[in-house]
Amino acid sequence: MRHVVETTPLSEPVFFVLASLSRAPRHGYALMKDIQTLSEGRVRLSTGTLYGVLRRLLEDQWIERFDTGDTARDKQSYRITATGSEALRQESIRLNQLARIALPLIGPQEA
Amino acid sequence: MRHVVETTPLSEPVFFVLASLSRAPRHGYALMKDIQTLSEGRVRLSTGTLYGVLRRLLEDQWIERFDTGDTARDKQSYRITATGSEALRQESIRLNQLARIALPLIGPQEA
DNA sequence: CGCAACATGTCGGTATGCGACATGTCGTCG
DNA sequence: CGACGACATGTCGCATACCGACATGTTGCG
Repeated sequence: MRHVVETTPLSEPVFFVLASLSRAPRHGYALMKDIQTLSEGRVRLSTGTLYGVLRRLLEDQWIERFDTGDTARDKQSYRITATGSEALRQESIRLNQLARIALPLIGPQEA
Repeated sequence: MRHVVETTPLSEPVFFVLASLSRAPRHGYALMKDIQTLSEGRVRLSTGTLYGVLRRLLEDQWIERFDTGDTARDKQSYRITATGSEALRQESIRLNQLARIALPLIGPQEA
């Protein structure tokens, strides 16, 4: 019997952290910046939110720390794990379901 | 200058309640059933969640009670308001943004 | 008669978002 | 040199929300 992955919706902060790390590994501050860009300015995480999310994602091993051999700043970074990628993939499916459900409700206008 | 609508993400329960009422007015129990159908079995709201959501939506006037002249059962129902519709429309836009962001991250497979 | 589905609600534990606060470094401009 | 803004990481506490468990009553059917 198939083990269906626990699919509680991801919060917006969690989604964006995973999405950003899925593009490239980054440290916390860089995440804040990239998420602003990625969301076209809509989402700005406070540090309270960000570091709380990072702690939980580390605990669940959806992301991991790693050491870029880089100079000084930017040495410690976070990277998404296979588990995290899978969660993001599941979320993407859910998001598409919701978008599909929502579309007909908003009338014809809106691209 | 434009007053940009406060656009905190809707939770999944809130989204589905609005989406369901957007198709037709319903009472609480009918909502639970319709949301199961609408979500293709994925979402099952507990009564604790449902009635909490309904109370808040009423307070914010995103939905309202009204009396169908109907017989006995099913008289009291909830109906979405213009404010609620607008919120749902905003959410739909957000959802499409997220879906668009998530899609390229999950690889080519997946319809 | 009894049971399942219908129908509505409360309560409490737990988690989370997030603003405010705290701390320190680096680079640059006057 | 001094100061300031961006870089960088974190904690604390409040408010809110989800949701399982519990409580209650009704309707219809076998």
